[in-house]
Amino acid sequence: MISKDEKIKIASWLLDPGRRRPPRGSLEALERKVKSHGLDKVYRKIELPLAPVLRDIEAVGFKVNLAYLGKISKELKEKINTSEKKIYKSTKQEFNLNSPAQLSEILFKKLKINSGNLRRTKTGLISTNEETLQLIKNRHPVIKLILEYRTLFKLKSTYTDPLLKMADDKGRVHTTFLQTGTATGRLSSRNPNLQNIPASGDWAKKIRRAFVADRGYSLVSFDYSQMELRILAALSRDRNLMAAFKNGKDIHSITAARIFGVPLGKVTKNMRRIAKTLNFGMNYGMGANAFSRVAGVSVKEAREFIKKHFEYFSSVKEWQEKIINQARALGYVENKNGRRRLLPDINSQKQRSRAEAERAAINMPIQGLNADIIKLAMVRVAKELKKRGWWRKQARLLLTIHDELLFEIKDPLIKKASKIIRDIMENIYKLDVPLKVDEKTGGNWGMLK
DNA sequence: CGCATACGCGCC
DNA sequence: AAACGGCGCGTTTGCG
Repeated sequence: MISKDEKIKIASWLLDPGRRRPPRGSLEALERKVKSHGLDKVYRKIELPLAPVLRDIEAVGFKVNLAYLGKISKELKEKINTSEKKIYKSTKQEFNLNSPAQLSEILFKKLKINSGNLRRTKTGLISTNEETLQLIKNRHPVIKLILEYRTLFKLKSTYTDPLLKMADDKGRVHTTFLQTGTATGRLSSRNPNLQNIPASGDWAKKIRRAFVADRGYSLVSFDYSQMELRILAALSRDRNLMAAFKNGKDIHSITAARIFGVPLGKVTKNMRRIAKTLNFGMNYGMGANAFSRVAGVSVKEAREFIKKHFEYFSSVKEWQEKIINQARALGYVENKNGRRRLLPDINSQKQRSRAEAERAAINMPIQGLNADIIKLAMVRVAKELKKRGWWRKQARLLLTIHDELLFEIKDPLIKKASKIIRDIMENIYKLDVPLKVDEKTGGNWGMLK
């Protein structure tokens, strides 16, 4: 079922998930240590039963429409060629467009585009990353062309072409899940990574349309709605955050109303957008500078927003401080189930390293509990579907993406299976905030409704 | 030649 | 002066 080596890997990882070092020690010794560190439940109830489930997902694979994917790849190739020519015409020189160093040289030395206040990379060149280019896109016509080129090239080199190569003879791609690769307890996916397939924008839709259900099946996705914020609400027991979820209200609009001091009905799209960024940033300790950049407000305004935000969610602030203090005292953080992450830099003399460790500290209990919950749901769903003889046949688990499960389900069974899956997901872990799952169905991954 | 970095960027 | 929680990967570049 699961090999000794795998058990050793998992046990070692649970004991120190932050570091990458080869597992050491006998299984017996490791398991004793797992137990004495309060990790036995995570080990036996989550990770060990999850391993065979992951192997089943990998073996099943995700069907890809190769003819269609080939068409997209060709289309991208043509667009990339045209884009390249336009850029060289604009810069009056050919260079390697995929080299940030060469691009930086062309933009800021040759074309002398004003570069005051722009970010530099650690090697001293002016950055050409998207955020920087967005700031200067009106300073020269070539900038927009480069942004467009980057998008197209990324899609072709990272997605369409590798996927075409990796599909098996049935047109299915088989990812590998790393169960012991992350510091927080999450899974990761590689060769190919199916957890970072483009999700938003026109091209993203196009690419996702290439991921299809087998004949007679449909894809059904189950998404935990606002999972991390719900977990934060439950862990911090913040009244305002909890109340928003218990009432089933739109959390970002409520936040906006509070911060801007307007009635719910007067919340504009922009107010909601800012509140959403604040809520999102709260989970990983976003500061005023980062917030000002992301939200497009001044640093001074950003500071005000963050202050107001934490005045409203004051228990969240208190909870975060408590976690950081615990981490300082113990040298590690742990989530509700005892999953832990060592934080050697939490008392570092270097302010930068210390701040990083503090942000990791407040995020890990949330991200790590999220991981536990979806893993538990996967194990239970697999068990339930096996009991009915549907597992890997009428109802196949294709993918897990942090707060989402994607299935391929035989059409006549969709209703019945979906109810089972959703009920398990929503009830697998009791928090003082309800867990909500959004469900979508369709013939391919780009057109789920 | 292979390998490690830097950079940039896709996802949650 | 930037950076902001967690990942994997393509390309470039420098090195042995």
